[in-house]
Amino acid sequence: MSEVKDISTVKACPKQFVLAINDTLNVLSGKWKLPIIASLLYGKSRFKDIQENIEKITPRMLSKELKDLEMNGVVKRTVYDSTPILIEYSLTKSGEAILKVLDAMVDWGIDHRKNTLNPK
Amino acid sequence: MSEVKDISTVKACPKQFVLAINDTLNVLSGKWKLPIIASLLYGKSRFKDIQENIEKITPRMLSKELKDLEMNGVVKRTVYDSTPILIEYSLTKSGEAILKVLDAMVDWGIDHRKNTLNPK
DNA sequence: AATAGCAGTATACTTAAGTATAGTCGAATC
DNA sequence: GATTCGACTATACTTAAGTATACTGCTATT
Repeated sequence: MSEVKDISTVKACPKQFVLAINDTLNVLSGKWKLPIIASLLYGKSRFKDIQENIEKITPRMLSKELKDLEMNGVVKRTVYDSTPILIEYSLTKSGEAILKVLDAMVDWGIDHRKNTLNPK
Repeated sequence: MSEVKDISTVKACPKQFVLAINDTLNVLSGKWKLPIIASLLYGKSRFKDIQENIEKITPRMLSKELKDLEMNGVVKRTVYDSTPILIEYSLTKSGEAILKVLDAMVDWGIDHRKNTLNPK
């Protein structure tokens, strides 16, 4: 029925774009990454805090995902060597910037529900 | 280090936003959904075409994912009952609109690589 | 009549993702 | 000195996602 409007935008899709999208999906997919990021959007916090914030996450999963996000440059782990030592997690600049992507997702998701319930 | 700039934006995060994001992630996650959507962004096409377009996808996976995307209102399956019958897949309006999300992902992914390689 | 193309389905299997439960180690509090 | 807290780790397990290989039913071509 309808053609794609701007086929040129689509064709201009070199490898780096695909890479970029995959990087983004990597940071967002899975059961716990989004809740963790969302929790950190409210500010830096400690392992225990995040764990309490996210119902049902096990420490194993939280630990694994935090490491993963850290390795991906989305989360920063800071050790304050007070006694007892204090460890805090926070989002990096990149981590915070992912809000833009989330906004686009919210927009699409809401529009999509509208379209799907009342399709023209 | 840095606080979240606009905490009010973050706090204004009701259930429907979370739902919307999840809907979006559902449509994009997994190994094959994005390649399939990308393939259909170039225009409607047939099972065989998509299969040839996407290296290594098995018909089982393609079939499963197409059904999934169809159920989610992202892909449309049209049967032309010529002889022999011809079946074509295309993106719905919503399916095409997901380009906006992909754009946001490309932007983030590219910025993120810059930030991660040269962090300030 | 035999072979090939299209649009898949069926069955069995492997790998990846996530869960459950318990334990560690060094302070710190009772 | 025994128990608790914070920040995890270890081991074993289950469930979900993806793969491999073969097959079906229909039409069309040789």
